[in-house]
Amino acid sequence: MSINTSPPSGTRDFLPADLARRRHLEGVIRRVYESFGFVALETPAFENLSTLLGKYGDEGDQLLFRLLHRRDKLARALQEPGVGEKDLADLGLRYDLTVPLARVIANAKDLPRFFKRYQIQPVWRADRPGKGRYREFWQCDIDITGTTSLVAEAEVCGAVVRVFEELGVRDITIALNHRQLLRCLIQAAGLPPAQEETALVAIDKLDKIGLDGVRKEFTTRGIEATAGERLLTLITRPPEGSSPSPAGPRPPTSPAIEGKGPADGEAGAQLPPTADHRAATADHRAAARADHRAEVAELDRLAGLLADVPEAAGPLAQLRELLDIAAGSAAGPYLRIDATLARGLGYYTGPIFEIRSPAFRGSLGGGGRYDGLIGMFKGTAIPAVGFSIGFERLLLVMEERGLFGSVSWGPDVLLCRFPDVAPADALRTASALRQAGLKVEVFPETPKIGKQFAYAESIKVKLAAILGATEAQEGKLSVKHLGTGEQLTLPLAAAIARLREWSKAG
RNA sequence: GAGAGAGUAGCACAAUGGCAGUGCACUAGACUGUGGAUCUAGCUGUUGCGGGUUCAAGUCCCGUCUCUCUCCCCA
Repeated sequence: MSINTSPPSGTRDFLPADLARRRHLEGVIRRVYESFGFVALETPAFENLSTLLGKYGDEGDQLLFRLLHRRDKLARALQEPGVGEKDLADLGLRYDLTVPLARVIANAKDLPRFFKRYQIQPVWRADRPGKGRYREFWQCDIDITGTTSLVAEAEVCGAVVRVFEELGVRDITIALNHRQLLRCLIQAAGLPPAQEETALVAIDKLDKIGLDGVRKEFTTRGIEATAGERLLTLITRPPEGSSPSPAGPRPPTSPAIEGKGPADGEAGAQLPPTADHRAATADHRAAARADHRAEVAELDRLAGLLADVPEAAGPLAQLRELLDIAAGSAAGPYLRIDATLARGLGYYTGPIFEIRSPAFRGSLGGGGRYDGLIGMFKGTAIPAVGFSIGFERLLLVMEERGLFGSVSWGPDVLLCRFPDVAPADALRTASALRQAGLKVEVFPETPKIGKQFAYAESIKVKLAAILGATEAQEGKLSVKHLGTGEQLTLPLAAAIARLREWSKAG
């Protein structure tokens, strides 16, 4: 009788090779976020259910992992008449990193007025796993609280863009929309406010299922045909040729990435970026800068259509201002107005964004302004805006494109020992190597030395230190480079120096 | 939540309803202070699980579990 040893579906074990890549990626993200002045925060894996419920919309509530009451409390709850699912749990695994942040802001006393935090932690969703989709996955969030200034939007978008640029994933766009603008569009199309949510969900799928698909969706969800058609006309962006944009087809694609297969993957993987990388990025930005005008034109088009809706003026002005501000940030060239962008989460109130790339079906991350969320925990409302990168999806894209290059991990040296040397002497030698900064594994047994070398190869260790009676008596150590076969017997200090030299050379 | 496909050794895969196999990996030896190549030998199985049809089931049927893909939804 054996039990299933694979981790639960939608979760993964991370073996050393996986972790080497994950840590590398996380390090880049951390560094970029910190360069924008964000500071680290971590929160518990689980929260009170009341903290989580009602923040993400109905769909989100459904997907919350709930934790049952413990012990007696569960037994008592089960005995209550008419007990329902909701009465059995009081805690839930965090569903995202934004709601826990909002709770922290509402709870904490002496945070800076503008709290800029980043948070890289797992979140859990009781969802069905698929490609690039897990039940446990990592998000990399940045948020700025305490200001309504659109500088905050530009900064979070800029930081996210810098992460992608650093990693060599440049064929991205940031779709940009505004929750209030969406509401106005739906209103202008003549849809009743009750159908707002339904309509949002349907049009959010436009880029996946196409116009006809959305029409079908409208019908099945009981949205009146003429109003639906009006809405589609409002949100559909005219083809590029009819706009005054001098730019080429979009989304802008860097020549360095175009047609790139996994085979020639190393370029752009190294950090800091190479001169080529910088040049490619600069070209890309220059090309994309011309598109700024196209985005303004799209806003003009929407403004024209919404001339009769006074509530639309505010959000339109905000998007315009955001485009202007972002022109000075890394995000500028990547922003693209997309009136079909809706975003699933319930708490957004202002500008909303989503990172897209041809490399992945679905988004690589998203965010937006949520000025009401913190107020749900605290009497006074505190404005906030944030952006989240989907860690595993970014990782997936990088793996598919071979952008990791060679990320090394594991020990530098395997200390091999002949049977005529006491284990204690081997450990003393290992200590000396470790004090010199080398990562040293001691082979625990004493089979034939060749077997020990073979083991070193199998764990990708290139250097061997060999300790036998001969060396031990003379205070020496043999060192061998398993790649070249070069071997020397040297006094301990010289042997260490040689190992460090080899190790540095990679 | 809906639909389709797949489960055979650690991994990759074979086997017309008729003896469960091949490659890689692993272990040992050729080679007792020197690995990678080669050769030789060896090890690896409740064919996901439970039932049914059959003289006979990895193979056909039913159920179930798991995984993959598509849809839904999302990061």
